[in-house]
Amino acid sequence: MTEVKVDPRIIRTRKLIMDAFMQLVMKKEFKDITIKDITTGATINRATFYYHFTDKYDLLDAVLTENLMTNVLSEIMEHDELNKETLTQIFLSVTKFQTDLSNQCRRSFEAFTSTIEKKLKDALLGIFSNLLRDSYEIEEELCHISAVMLTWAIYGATIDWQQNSQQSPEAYMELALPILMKMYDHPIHF
Amino acid sequence: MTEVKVDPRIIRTRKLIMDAFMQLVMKKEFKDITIKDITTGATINRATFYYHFTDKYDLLDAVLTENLMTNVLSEIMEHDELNKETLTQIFLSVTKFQTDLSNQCRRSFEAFTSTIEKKLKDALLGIFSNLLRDSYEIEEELCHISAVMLTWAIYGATIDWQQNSQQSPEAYMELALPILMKMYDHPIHF
DNA sequence: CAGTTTTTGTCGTTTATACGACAGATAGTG
DNA sequence: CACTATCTGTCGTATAAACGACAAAAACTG
Repeated sequence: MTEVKVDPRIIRTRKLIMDAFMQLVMKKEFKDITIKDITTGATINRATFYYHFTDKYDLLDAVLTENLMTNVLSEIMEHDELNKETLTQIFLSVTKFQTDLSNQCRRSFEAFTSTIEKKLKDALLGIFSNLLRDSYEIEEELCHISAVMLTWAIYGATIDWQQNSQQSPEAYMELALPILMKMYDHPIHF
Repeated sequence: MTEVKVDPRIIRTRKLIMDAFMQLVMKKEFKDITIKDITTGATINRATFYYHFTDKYDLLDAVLTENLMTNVLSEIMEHDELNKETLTQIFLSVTKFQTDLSNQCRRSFEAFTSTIEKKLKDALLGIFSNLLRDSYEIEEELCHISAVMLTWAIYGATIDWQQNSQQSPEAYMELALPILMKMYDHPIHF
């Protein structure tokens, strides 16, 4: 597929930087992590950092897409029909990802949420759009609006569960599911 | 102490090469390991190998002194008196090192023995010379000869135990010890 | 608030590594 | 034995990484 030959030095150094960053993020607060901390942990020169990333936010973005979120993103994307099971599994994938990462990076997780939200919503919008377009006879515009609101609704549910709910994600989903399903079950136009 | 600043790239690349080599040596026979095998495992360019080592024998030498033999060599060196216990512990250190490494590198160990023998004898000669010179009133020449023969005798014993003995190293040593001790217990000259 | 220290980006120069190519040496094959 | 393929060691060139220095920004301190 996309087999561009990348200089092995770049692969190694990027990995050194990312690994060092992930180590730091598990103990320190994101805002207290300096570039020097990262490059020291990676045993590379500080100037080299800027050869790979513009700043630590850029690095965070790369670490999320290339490491921390790869599993949850591929789990979200692997469904091929929009139904009960798909919605439930997506909800479970996202909530599990969030609780796991927040446990792993107790001090830094808060700083990640905004970037994570953006990436997850992108993924959700993408999969919902595709599934609606493929499986239902809906005009493009309606399809888009449904996907947008499904995305925000299910993502909002994961946040609410995380912050306000005492019950299991499965139990929470039993309440949310009927509402979500009504959002895309449009009568077919003639 | 000897704190010369070494370019971190050199440290990292040397480690990559050595680690890859140690991985290979655990499964393959030394003579069947090519430079390409090593550099592929280390994810470095083949030409870079020659920047660090002249050939795979040079690499083997470095891996032995800097990794595989560091423990046994420091165990040998840490004694400060020539007596029963010292000789026994040295014998046990060496035999344990040999059996462990030979189990770890079943196919390659045979190719290592000559280099290992050289290094171990150097260490043994060094420690025996020092201990004899410090603790006994012996002329330098006698001291040297005693150290040489002690070295060969105890090293030969480890090889014999390894190849021909069914008993425990401790039991073997009970027989060898009295002979070894006679080798340096010279009457003091007046 | 002023004064100090730390951190951030950036730059120029030096060094290490990547890469492809090469001839000679070794090994494998019919 | 000849033939082919693989491996070795070396070279020149391009790129990445190291290093020290710098000014500006940010954070800290009294």
